[in-house]
Amino acid sequence: MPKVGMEPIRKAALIKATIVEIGRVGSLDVTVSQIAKRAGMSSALAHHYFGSKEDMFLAAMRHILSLYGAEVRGALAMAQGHDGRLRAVVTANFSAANFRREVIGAWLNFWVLAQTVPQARRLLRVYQGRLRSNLLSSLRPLAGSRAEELAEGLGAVIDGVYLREALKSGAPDGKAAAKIAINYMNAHMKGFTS
Amino acid sequence: MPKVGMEPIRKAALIKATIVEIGRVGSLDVTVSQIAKRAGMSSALAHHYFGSKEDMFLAAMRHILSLYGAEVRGALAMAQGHDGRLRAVVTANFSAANFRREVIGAWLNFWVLAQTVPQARRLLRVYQGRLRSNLLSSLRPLAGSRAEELAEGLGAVIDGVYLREALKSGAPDGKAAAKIAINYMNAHMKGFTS
DNA sequence: CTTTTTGTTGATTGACGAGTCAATAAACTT
DNA sequence: AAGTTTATTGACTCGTCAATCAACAAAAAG
Repeated sequence: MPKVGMEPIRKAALIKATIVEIGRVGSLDVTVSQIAKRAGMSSALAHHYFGSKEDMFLAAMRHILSLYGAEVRGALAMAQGHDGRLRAVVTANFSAANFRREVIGAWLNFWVLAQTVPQARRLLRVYQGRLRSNLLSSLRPLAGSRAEELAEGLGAVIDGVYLREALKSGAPDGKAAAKIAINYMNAHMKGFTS
Repeated sequence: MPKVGMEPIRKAALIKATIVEIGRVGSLDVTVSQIAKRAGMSSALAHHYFGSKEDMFLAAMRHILSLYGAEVRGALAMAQGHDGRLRAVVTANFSAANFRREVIGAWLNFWVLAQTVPQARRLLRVYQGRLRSNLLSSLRPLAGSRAEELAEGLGAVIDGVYLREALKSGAPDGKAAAKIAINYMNAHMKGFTS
């Protein structure tokens, strides 16, 4: 009993299911059938809406990236001063929406996907670029010429904390994770104020 | 023309080939045939020496881990003072032997493997434990009660730098990579001396 | 010199999974 | 009402690949 206008609903369900399945299985070795089943449809329909499994993966990546972007923009909107903005960017990375088991698992696998699929690599570079420029715009007024290297270091800490969380079990603790990054920041910020 | 005593030679060739292939392809989706071919033998022989593909992966991980361990021990052996030992551990992580394209690619994929294969997870935990205790033994005399969080942060930077290198192209620059981690260290060490 | 052990591979099996297709049906269009 | 578009799936094709096996050869053991 086909209802018209299903496309966006189905696509959204598939994207969500893709992320959940990748997170659950812990690798990109998920079958289209698994994803489709979790999204409540046949694998044929999944292929109908997305041409290929790779397209599903890329759509899932874009979705996570856009969630991430929204979160950061939101945090930035209500932050005060360079120092506050910097802190906002860092904590947004570990907000409850982003720092979840499934999402962390998906991120890890997107890094692997980026090794093979050029489009995935580009998306990951977009993420890195955004993070970098967000950090830099607060760091430059705070640390001047050292801003570049600090942004690089802070970025590495953030990615590293994500990576390491993938090896842990149980519910991720965003607070604790953010603290590690904030710690890094503070150590470099001694003597500066906004 | 079977020569006796091939087992260790064949195994070593397979382990090396496994790492190279994982690095080259950029994922764990390498076939046993690919690996065997690169190691100069039939896939049947690969299965003969290692029971399964998973066993090959685990052997490759152990190999990388033991290279890594040797490198760190070597650097530690000729380091002076807590400060020097700390620096030695960090730079050993980015030594030419460890910080190579293939090895970096393999590492990334081992993180993924650890999501699925308990034994791989254990091995990665061994690595984390070693790194942690190496860092702590130098940090405790230098930073006292803050040692734990510093070790956590430094570990995250190191892993993060590896992860990020996987997205770059061209020959990895160990010097530049180490600098990021050393930078982190220095910022936290102000006011301390060995 | 025969038996066992070790090395080696081509061929095969068996499973699994991405992507296609034909068919069915409801909902819109004209 | 006839035709078109959208939704949906079961069945099927086709390829790939891990793992096994039978068979052969050389060395070592007895």
